[in-house]
Amino acid sequence: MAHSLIDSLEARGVRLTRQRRVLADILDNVGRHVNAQDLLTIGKQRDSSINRATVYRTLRLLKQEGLIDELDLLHFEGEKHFYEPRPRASHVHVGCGRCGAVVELESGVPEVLAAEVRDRTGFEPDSIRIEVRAICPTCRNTP
Amino acid sequence: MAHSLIDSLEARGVRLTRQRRVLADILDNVGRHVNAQDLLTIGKQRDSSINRATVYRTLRLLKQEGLIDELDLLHFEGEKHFYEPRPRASHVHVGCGRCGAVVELESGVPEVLAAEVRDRTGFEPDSIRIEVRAICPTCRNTP
DNA sequence: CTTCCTGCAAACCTTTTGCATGCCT
DNA sequence: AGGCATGCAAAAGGTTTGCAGGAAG
Repeated sequence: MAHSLIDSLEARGVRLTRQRRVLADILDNVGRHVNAQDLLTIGKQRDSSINRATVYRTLRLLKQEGLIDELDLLHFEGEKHFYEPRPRASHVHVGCGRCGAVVELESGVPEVLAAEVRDRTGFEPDSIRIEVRAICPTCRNTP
Repeated sequence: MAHSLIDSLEARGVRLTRQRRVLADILDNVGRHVNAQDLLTIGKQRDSSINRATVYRTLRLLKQEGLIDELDLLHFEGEKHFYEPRPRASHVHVGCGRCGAVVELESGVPEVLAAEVRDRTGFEPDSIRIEVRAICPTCRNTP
């Protein structure tokens, strides 16, 4: 698969161990935001020797390489962090403050903002995180 | 002072104790993002009996009332959370990934985004947090 | 042989909670 | 008296680290 985390790691000359492959593959394919515990649980199903410390160390590596983004989803679920491969298209996380449902919205807003930051602060944007707390339609209609 | 946290608490009928006044006042006037430890340290200078638990309980109260926003500033400083009175004008936090400098940028982008979220997801936005990781001009010019 | 990855367990750090005390109404 | 607010200490919960063993180059 092109642009996969594994490919990106390879391109950077990072040593690809079996466990790193498993964890990167999960992040690429799970299709939702996972936290460290999720990653450990799913990973263990494929390689039961995977350890918590390795999960965190791999996440740190991927973060340092700029290949994944770390989110806290507005603390809807406490202090856990959630991870996703750094998206090609900018998007926005919208979470319901009542029921915790999280949806993603693709939007041109992040690009607009990046330009604005560049022009008005002189800072060169590297990654943009946008999180919206909201009330979903279902919760709004059920008091 | 109009629109102060203390006024807002009063308007909501929340019991205003001495310690809550001190903490709210600090949040209103410190002019930067403070974390719980900062708040405790500064608060103790004015009322040495203030305890960590009270700081957290007061922060929780203010959060629940929607009077302050909780930020993590992209984990530049670990797991600490930072707080600021909920701003009248929407703004964006821009942090330098190299030196950690954080600047705020007032922008119309949050309002635009709120409208987009409403229109395209049906979720009703309540608060929007935008954090940008960037490289500041100084760091860009000093390799 | 050297370097880096891993498991294990302990340590860390921030935040939360249970309980007894005390203040305010 | 009743209802919160508070101090204290312990717990909780997620994340990080020191160290020894092992795999890879």
